[in-house]
Amino acid sequence: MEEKEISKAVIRRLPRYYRYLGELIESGVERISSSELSSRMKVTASQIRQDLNNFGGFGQQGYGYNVKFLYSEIAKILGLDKKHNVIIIGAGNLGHAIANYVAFEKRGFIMTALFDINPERIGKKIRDIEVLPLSELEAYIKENEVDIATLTIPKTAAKEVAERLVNCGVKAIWNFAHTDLNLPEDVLVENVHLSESLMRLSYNITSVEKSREEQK
Amino acid sequence: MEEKEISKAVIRRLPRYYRYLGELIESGVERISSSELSSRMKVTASQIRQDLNNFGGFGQQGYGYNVKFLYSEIAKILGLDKKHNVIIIGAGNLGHAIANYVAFEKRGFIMTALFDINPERIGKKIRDIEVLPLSELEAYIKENEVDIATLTIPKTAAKEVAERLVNCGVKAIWNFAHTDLNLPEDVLVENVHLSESLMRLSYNITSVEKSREEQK
DNA sequence: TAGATTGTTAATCGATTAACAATC
DNA sequence: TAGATTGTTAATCGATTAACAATC
Repeated sequence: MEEKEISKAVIRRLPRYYRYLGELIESGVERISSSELSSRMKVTASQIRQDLNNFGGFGQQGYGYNVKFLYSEIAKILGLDKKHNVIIIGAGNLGHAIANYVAFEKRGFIMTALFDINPERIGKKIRDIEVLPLSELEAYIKENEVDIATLTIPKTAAKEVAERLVNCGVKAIWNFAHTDLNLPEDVLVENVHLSESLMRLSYNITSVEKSREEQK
Repeated sequence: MEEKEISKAVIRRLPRYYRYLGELIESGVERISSSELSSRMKVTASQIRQDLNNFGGFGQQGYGYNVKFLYSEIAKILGLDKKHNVIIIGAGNLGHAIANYVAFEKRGFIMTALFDINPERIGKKIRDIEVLPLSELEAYIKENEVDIATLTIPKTAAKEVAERLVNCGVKAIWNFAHTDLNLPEDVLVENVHLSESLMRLSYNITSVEKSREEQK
C-alpha cells in the first residue's frame, strides 16, 4: 500500500549503517543520536534521519536511537532475518574466497553448492560445500531452492550461464564477471566489477597527479 | 587551470564507457553515435554527451565518435596509459584471485608482490609474483615504487596495516576489508565491500517479495 | 518542567534530461 | 547543400541539507 519507492542512494547507504551499528553493539553502546552517528560515519545527521524515516520512525525525540533495536530493524529491511541459499558458479580463487567467507552465513546467506567445468575441481569440498559439475546445474536447481546465484566465471561464459540460470527460475544474480548481463526485468542483478573499481582508483590517482603538476 | 571538478557520478560511469568501447572495437565498429551507444548501454544519449564533454569534445557533428579514438582518450583520462605498480596484502583466496587476474596487467596495473603473515604461504609464487612476509613491507616499499596497495586481509588487521602503508608514503589503497579505513585526506581509498553488495541484492529480493505479497 | 533530539517540511544544491543552435 | 549529430545551454527532476515544530 505505501509505495514510496526508495531511492538507490538510500539503499546503497543502508548496509553501511548496519555495519556501524554492529560495531556500536560490539563496543557496548546502547543508544546513539543521529548527530553522534553522523560524526562517526562522516555523513550529515540530517541524511541519517531522512534515510531511516523512509522505513519508519525508529528513534525517539530527546533520546536518539536504541542501537540494538535499530540494528535489528535494518536487518529486517535488508532481508537479513531470512535465510538465502546461495550457489557459486566458478570454483576458482574468487569462488573459493566467497565460499570461505563465513561471515556471510551469519547474515543468513547459506552457501549450498559450487559448480565448475574443470574436472580437477569437481568433487572437492570447500568447508563442506561440494564442487559439482556445471552440467548438473539445472538438475540441482530443480531439486534445491536457490535464492542467489553467484557468477565467478570469465566473462566469455557468463552470459550463457546467466541465461541457463534464468531458465531454471533463478531470480537473483550476484555477478562478478566483467560484463553486463542482459536479462529479463524481473531478474535482479547486482554487479561487482572489480576492474571498474580499480579504474576509478586509477582515475583519482591520475587527477591528483595532474593537479599537482598544474600547481608548479 | 581548468578546474571544473568532475562529479563522482561521472567517474563511476567512465569505466563502463571504456568497457563498451572496447567491445565495439573487438566487433569491428569504427564509429558510433551517442544515441546508438545510448541504446546499447541503456543510458540517455544526453548523458553520454554531457559526461564526455566534461573532458573535451571527442566527437564530430554529423559523424559521431570514432570508437578507437574515444577509447584511447578515456584510457588517458582513467590513467590507463601509465603503469601502476600494485602490491597485495593478504595472499588468501581473494589475494590470489586478484594476483591471477591477468587482464589487470593489460590495463597497466602491474602486480609486483604479495604479503602475508602465514609462514606456509610465504615464499610461494603466484604466476611469478612472490609472497613476502608482512614484516618486510616497509623495507619493500622503500626500495620499490608502489602506487597502489590492495588490502585483502580480515578487517581486524586492516586498519593497522593501512596505517603502516600510509607511514611508508603509499597514497592509494584498494580496500577489500569489511571496514572503513580512517586515513589522512591525501590518501585515496577505493572500497570494495562485498558484504554490502550482497546485502543490497538481498534488499532487492526482499522488496520484490513484499510487493508481491501486497498484491494479493 | 527544561533539554535534547527526532520526524518532517521547506530550501538548496546538484545531476539528469530536453532542446536546439552550431557545424561537420 | 541537406542531413546528421555533436556540444552546450536551459529546464526538470531528484537528492541532500537546513530548519524547526513536535514530543519524549
